Formats: sequence, C-alpha cells, structure tokens
Amino acid sequence: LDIYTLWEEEKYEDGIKWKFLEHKGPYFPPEYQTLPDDVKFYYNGKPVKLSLPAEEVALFFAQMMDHEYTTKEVFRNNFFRDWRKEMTLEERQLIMDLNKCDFGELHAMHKQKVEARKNLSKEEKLVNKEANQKIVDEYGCCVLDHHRERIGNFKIEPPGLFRGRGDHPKQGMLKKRIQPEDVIINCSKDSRIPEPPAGHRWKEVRHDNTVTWLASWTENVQGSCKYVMLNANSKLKGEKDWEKYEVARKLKTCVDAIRAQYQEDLKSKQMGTRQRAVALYFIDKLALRAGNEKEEGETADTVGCCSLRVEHITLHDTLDGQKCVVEFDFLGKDCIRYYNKVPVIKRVFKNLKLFMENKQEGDDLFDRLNTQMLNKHLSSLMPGLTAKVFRTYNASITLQQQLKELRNSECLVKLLSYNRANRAVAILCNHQRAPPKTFEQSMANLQAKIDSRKEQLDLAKKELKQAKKEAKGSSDNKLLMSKKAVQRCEEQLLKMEVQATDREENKQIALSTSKLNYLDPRISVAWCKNMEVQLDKIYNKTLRDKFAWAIDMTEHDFVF
DNA sequence: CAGCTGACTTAGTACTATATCT
DNA sequence: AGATATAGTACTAAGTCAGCTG
Repeated sequence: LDIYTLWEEEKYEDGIKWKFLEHKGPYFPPEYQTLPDDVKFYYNGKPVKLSLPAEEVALFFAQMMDHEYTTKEVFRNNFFRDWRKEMTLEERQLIMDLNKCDFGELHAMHKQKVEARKNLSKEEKLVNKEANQKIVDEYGCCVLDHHRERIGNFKIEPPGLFRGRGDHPKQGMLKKRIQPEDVIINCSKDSRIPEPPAGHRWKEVRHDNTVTWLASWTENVQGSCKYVMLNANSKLKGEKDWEKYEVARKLKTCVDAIRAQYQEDLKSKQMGTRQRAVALYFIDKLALRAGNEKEEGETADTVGCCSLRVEHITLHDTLDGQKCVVEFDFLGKDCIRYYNKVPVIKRVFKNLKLFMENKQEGDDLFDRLNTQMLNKHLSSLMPGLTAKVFRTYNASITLQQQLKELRNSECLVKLLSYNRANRAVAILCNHQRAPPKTFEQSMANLQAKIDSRKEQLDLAKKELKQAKKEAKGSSDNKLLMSKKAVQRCEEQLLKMEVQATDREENKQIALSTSKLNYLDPRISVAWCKNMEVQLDKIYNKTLRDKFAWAIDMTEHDFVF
C-alpha cells in the first residue's frame, strides 16, 4: 500500500481528476457453456433442445425458481417476453406458454452444482481462491497518477434476469450479456491501452481526465450507465469523502441561520416559498431524502421529500395527547417503508393543511417545488449545500451528541454505547434490514447460554463460600482459584448479556450504512482515542482502509 | 427552461470467509 | 474436527445532483 498524505499533495485545477491512468480493462464473465445431454428442458411434456441463446436464458429462470418472485405475474410476463426474443423462429412458434415449460431438470442441475461447490475439499477451495486472487491482481488494480490503486468493481456484471427492489415493473426482464463492443475504456493517452479480449474490439477508447471512471457501458433494462470505478480506499474517493464531511461541518456553522430563514419562509406570501420551507423542515428534522421525480412505470413507486404525495401523510390535530402530529407512511429508496408519527410546529401543520386542500390521492403534496429548485435555493445559502448534506450533517452531529451523552467506563459497555449512538443515527436515517433468517434461533441459543452460565456462576459462588470457610489464609490456593472462577463467570455473563441487548436492539436496524456513508469517521476515531478503545473494535479492515485519511489526521480533541 | 443524461454516492441482500462452539 | 453462527465482502440497484441539449 502506498503511504501518502493526500492533504499535502498538489491539487489539480478545477474538474481535473488525474494526470495518468492505466489499467487492464474490465474482467468479463465466462462464456455460456451448453447443458449436458442428460439435462433436458421440456415443453408440454416433450423434450426440446433449445438453441444456445434461448437455453442460456432458460437457465437464468431455472436458477431462480426457489425464489417467490418467479411466481409473480409481472416477473413471468417480462421474462417470457424477453426470453422469446432470444429464441429462434421455430422455438418461438413452439413455445407459446410459460406454464407449459418444465425447467425441473435445469433447476435440479443448478442446485446440484451449488451443492457440489459447497462440498469442495479444502485444497480445491484453495485452488479456486488462488485463481481468484490472480484475477484480482491482474484486473483489480490500476495506476492513477503516482499510486497503485484498487478498483472497486472491475468485473463486468454477468447476464441474468433483472430483479429490481419491491414492486418493480421491469422485474424478470433479461439483462443482456455485455460484450467488449459495448464497453468504453477511459485511460490516459500515454498509458498502455487495455487489450480487448481476443477477436473483439472496444466500443471506444477515450482519455477524459475530468471523470473518475475507468470503463463504462449502458445497461439494457433501464438504459442507464454502469461504471468501473476505484475502490473506496483510493486517494480519489478518500478526498471526495473528506470534502463531503467538510461541507457538512460548514453547514454546522450556518444551520441556525438557515433554520431561522425557513421558519420565516413558512409565512411567505409565495406558495412555492412556503412549500420549500416545509420541505426543508422535513429534510432537516427527519433526515428525509431530496426526492427527485421518477419516470412513472419505469421503476417501483417510491418517493422522497419533494415527491411526497397527499396519500403519504395524514394530519392529526391531536394524537396520543400530542398536538399537530403528521403521520408519514411511504416507500422510500429501495422500497423501504418510512413510517413515523411526528409532532410538528403549528405553522408547518397549518401549511400542510393548506397544501392538501382540493387535492386527491396521487397529487403531489409540494406541487410548486422540485429538487432542482430546492437545491438552487440551498446553494445560494451556502456554497456546496444540497438537500443530502442535511442527512450527513444531522447524522454526524447526532453521533457526536449521543456519544457524549452515553459515556460509560467499562470497555464492553463502551462499545454498547457506541452502537447505541450509531443506532440512533440509523433510526434517524431509516436504515433498515430484514431480520436475519436465523434471528429467533440465535437469540434463543444465546439466552440458553446465559442461563447455563448463570447456573455456573451460582455454583462457583457456592464453591467460593466453601473455600473461604476452609481457607487457612488469604493466599490459600483453592480460595484464589475459586475467586478467579467467580470473576471469570461474571465477566462472561456480562459479555453475553451485553451482546444479547445489542443484538435485540439491532434486529431490524442496519448500522453499516450510516457508518459507511454518513458518520464523519473523525468523530469515531477521536472517540476511540478518548475512550481508549481499539479502533478495530468499531471499524473492520475495510473501514480502516476507507477511512485511512481520518485515522491519520484525527487528534483526540476533534470536534465535528 | 424542462427534460434528459452522465457521473457519482448510497443502499440492502446474497454469498463467502472466518470465528466460535461442541 | 466438523458444525454453526457471525462478520465481512461482492454485487448491483436505486438514489442525488449538475450540466447539457433541443
């Protein structure tokens, strides 16, 4: 790994991201191999030997058959439509009904392969691992300016069936195989230009040093660009990350003024201004995302702040003894449900009532506002300020405050309070996860262990009592041993109880997203220094690499 | 000047490796 | 030593936001 101090290096002029960039190009997935003769696809009960392209797509479906979504109407229709496009004319004339398709043998073969891979011997697994490492060494690195850097995603995404999140209208569509002819390479003129795979050529080789990507292609399902980019531990990404937190810290210095301003704007004569003020209030108070408009029918129906519709909120003059309560219920990014009942200030409440007047389901709550207008306003208040900066700012400041409030002495308890602070942020940002499949079981296991340890502790205590009675002096060997046993039991019990609390509180909350994207790492590094906690207790290797810049520059007295 | 596109960050989940337990 | 639980990684979808374009 290169040793460098990025804040001491020269800065390029505006927009220039590098002077030299060399890499090997992306790594392509292996070509499709036809099925063995004894694995057959059946249509209407009769075996049919499919053409190679049709067979490949059939296998994509067969591989997913354990998933519930292959039973969904939308998924099946999209799949069947796209599959038929890959068929020969003859196949297309024969295969007219997905329900008459029998992928059973293909499915069984796939499961067998998965099983076989799992059962490989240690040696075979090692061979695979080494082969993988070789690919990483060859394709996973590049040279950017003076540094050898890891690439984040150097592998071309393999073909398969698209599965969006939630109720996605395009689920089941064929995500096509990417050829070198689809790929644009970006590198510097004076570097060794990557070789396309034999018999192929690149779509284009360009030398654009105002962008950070090494290769790109257009994905066929949504028509969007995909990029090969650097790993998070790279200098380029680190610098950007640092900048992000510096902008958020700058917001700290003017957030009071901005809050005063939008409180004032709540009274504006301009409807647009008032809507902007309410939206900003939500973004600031609830850490909502900006909420860009989305093309209807192209993606799942999700919203953010500016794209909220009237059916996403319910107004309660009083609720559970609180006044002016707004009940939010909508699907946000990744179709994660946002549900929250929040008391708001009167002026916001009155404005919301006004915005909802004469509107019906499906109408925008903020019909005079969009994210461009909002961000334009924000950038006039502070350079670099956009809606998402509030999320970063509020997340980081919350962590700092919580850590202050939850100070504790025991190391284990220290970590628990760190996690609690982290959790407060995750809740603010609505970072959820599916409860782990094994959650109930593993919780029960842990409880059983706690119970048995408690019994052990009781026993150990009794033995200690006995030993005290029998002891001839305080240095009696048996007495000392008994004391130690009790102590050990107590420590282990505490450890397990802390673990149980932590795990229970974490059941449906994902801590990693905020740790990775929202919490200024310098807060955590400083906390570790002050609390004398090893950094690796809260940051794994990947995180320590990503936040190398913060680890290097942060003193114990850092304040966000 | 709205709509589109490109570039980049943020996100949850499935898979894999490692640690811990029996 | 093998089984199981947990942590970490890979993957790629889904956002944000600015600048371009017709």
